[in-house]
Amino acid sequence: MKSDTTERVYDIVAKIPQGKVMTYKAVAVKAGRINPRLVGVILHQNSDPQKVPCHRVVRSDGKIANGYAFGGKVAQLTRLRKEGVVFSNAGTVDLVKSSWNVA
DNA sequence: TGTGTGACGATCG
DNA sequence: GCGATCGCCACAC
Repeated sequence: MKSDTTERVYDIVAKIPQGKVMTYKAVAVKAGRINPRLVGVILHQNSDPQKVPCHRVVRSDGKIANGYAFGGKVAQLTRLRKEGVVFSNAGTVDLVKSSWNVA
């Protein structure tokens, strides 16, 4: 039962290019002014993990999601860094340089 | 159909 | 400045 809101969330996240990350808040707002929580829930229930790089979605603090650690937050951090994402500190994404804004 | 949950954010203390 | 609690809406059971 994919509502328009959920579908929009997937579309937004799927449009995040490599080397860039997006905050839950930003996605929530662009998805239709929903709550950032819903983004986490929706991504958790995502039906297309291949099209929805949840690891590119971080918290407003730039930190990696808590429950998504599919192998450890460090693993996500390493994967993101490999894509070109810049980090301010270990486990923290530099949103100033890697924040992505939907065109 | 209704209740509970949930990968966060913001505000209160 | 840090910790804890509330709120928000969609999805699963």
